[in-house]
Amino acid sequence: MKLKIPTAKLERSFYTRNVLTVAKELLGKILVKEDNDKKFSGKIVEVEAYDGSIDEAAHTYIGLTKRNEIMFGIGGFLYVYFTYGAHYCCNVVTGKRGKGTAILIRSVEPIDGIEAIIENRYGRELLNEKEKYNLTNGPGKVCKAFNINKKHNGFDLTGGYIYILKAPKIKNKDIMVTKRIGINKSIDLPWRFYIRDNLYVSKK
DNA sequence: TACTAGATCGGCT
DNA sequence: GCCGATCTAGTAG
Repeated sequence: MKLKIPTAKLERSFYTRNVLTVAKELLGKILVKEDNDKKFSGKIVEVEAYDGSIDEAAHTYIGLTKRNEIMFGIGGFLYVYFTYGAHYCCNVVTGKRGKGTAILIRSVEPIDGIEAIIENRYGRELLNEKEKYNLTNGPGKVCKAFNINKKHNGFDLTGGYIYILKAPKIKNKDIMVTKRIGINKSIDLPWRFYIRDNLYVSKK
């Protein structure tokens, strides 16, 4: 049986709202990237919010720099940064110009382009069932899987070949709220959100 | 299963 | 120079 997949892109007004509101509503939405001959898509199942006005862990906390200028722009753009000398991480900018808020996409559940995702991640066939759940359960893995890198920084999600599709809101009771992962500042902010019982989140 | 270290590079002090 | 919104392979238990 084929799942029915919605086709409308989220518009600017979705992204320009408060970062915590958008973070929760991004759960369940479909991230899509269309390459020349391939199409990648996946359901967003885990995110984290970052807000430079009060959050020391946010890249915008220090004020405007060359690296974070996209995150200081209007919502609906992609902020991609490189970290640990090895990995890219993919963020959705939110709010009005100058806010400095964004949402880190931590995990997705693959839908389209799974063969290419496997190739991007492992460069070989899957060895076991466990590897299937390991394809996109982490911010670095999502970027590797979808082949998202530096050149996608600043991309407009409302216009081009990377976009996010509308989908029904996840019910509040199915949204888990925890502290964020992998940071050393503002560690107590409960700004990580994920879909309850989903097998593709990075950590329960 | 749980912890540790190494990779590796760009941004910022 | 230092450190990071990470991942993987390795070792120990």
